[in-house]
Amino acid sequence: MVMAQATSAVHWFRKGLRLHDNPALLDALRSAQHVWPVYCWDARLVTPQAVGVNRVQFLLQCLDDLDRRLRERQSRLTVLRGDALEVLPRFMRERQVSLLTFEGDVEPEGRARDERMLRKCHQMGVQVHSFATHLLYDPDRVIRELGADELPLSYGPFVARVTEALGAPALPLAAPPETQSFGTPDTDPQAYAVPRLEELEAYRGMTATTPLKGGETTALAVLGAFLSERRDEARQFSKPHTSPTAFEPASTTQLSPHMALGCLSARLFYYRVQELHPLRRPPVSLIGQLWWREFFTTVAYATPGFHSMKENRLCRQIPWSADAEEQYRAWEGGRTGHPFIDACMVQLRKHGWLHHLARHAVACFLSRGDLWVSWERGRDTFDRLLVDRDYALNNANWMWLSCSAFFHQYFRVYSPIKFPQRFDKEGTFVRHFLPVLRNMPAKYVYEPWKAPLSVQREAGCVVGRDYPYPIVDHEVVSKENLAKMSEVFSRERRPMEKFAKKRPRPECVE
DNA sequence: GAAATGGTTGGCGCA
DNA sequence: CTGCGCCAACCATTT
Repeated sequence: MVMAQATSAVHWFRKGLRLHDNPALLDALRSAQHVWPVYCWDARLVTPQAVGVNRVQFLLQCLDDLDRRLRERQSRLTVLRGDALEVLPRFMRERQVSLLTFEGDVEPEGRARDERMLRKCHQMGVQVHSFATHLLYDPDRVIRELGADELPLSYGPFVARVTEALGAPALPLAAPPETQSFGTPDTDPQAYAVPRLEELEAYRGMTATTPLKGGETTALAVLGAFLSERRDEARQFSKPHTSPTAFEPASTTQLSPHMALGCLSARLFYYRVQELHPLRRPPVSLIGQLWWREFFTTVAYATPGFHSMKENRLCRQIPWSADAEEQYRAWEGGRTGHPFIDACMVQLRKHGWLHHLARHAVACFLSRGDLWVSWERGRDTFDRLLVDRDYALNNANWMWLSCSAFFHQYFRVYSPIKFPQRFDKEGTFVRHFLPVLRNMPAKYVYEPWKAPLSVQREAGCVVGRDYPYPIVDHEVVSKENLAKMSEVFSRERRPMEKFAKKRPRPECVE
């Protein structure tokens, strides 16, 4: 069958904000003479309630960078304002576009939107080519090859079975060269420009405070620098041994926001890191981190209602406090009276980023460790404030830390005092993010309420006046909560039992 | 099917 | 500095 050559195509950017390793973009360029690179900006979805100002800035930087790189290729990014399902079909109709390409989304809302766009395109007679390039492997293919009922729910078997069934990930593709013709027809530069933060009505008066900078150019530079300047670290990388209290520089790559938005291709990361061999092995290695992303995203992809305790079949039902507004507010606002927890929450708000282990500590504290608040609330806070917000990773890790799924050793409780002391005896991290504790002696910096009043006065930080009293006594509540968890585990049905697997036994063949 | 094993990243007391 | 048992008996997977 001979396919009619599409003369005009739109490549629709959503995640996958990059030119390198972008098969959907290359497909548009191959199939059409005129290619519009398009991004849809829906002001109804980008509000301070849903997306913190730090992430908005990061996203806008990504779009600016894309636009810049496209202009180097005599093209540009066309930003359409409004609901993608309205504005994109209209745009395509007006310009007689006959092909739409994009990277298929992996999260539920994005998948539903893609599905609706696909139907609209069918009605309009527009071809759609979508590519599964957010992960190392196409999750549909992984699920098909392994079987939806056979998808391992633990990391090791997942990595082993995917590798065994699918082999090495596909090699990353190069970006279109600067000589590549996009043939993008002129569009009104004012109407379709990348928005500037200052012009967003909903964010009026807000200023981003994150040092993280978005965009493919930055992502590639950060990766390159980490792999060359911190080569030995990259080789030896073992996540549990990196420090949650390190900042400027952080003890990890901080590439997560770029991975979340696809400024950096997972496959490029995989093969660039692989070059460093010999390497430490998963799960703790750098590539091991990428496999966690692969694992959680694929499981989330295969699990309806993944983000909901009630609807997610993998999630344990735990009777979290019904009325915990005050506790939750104190946690979110960094006013728990536990300096490490509060400092982490300040860093989260300020930088839109926390070290993975710091996320563990605050997540454990909010949920099963101390405050007994549902992981869904903490998840919402992270969703809003994290620059690297990722549907699957955020939900999975909250379930992990709250012992709702994936992780079950509920007697392992993070201490808001002992845990940070392992990494930062002096309290440098806490002093930086909570300047009120700057002069507190190291002995009391994680538990200032224990300092004699004279010491508090000397340090210029009197607990109850300059810094809150602890809202809970960790020693007491963590024991009480452990007992509650013990009861849940013994009394409640195990999450999977509700859905006892009825896998037909293979019949004996005569 | 029962038992053993291992599980990215706790904390404590003890040797 | 390391390792072990305990906390209380977790889950997923393998044998």
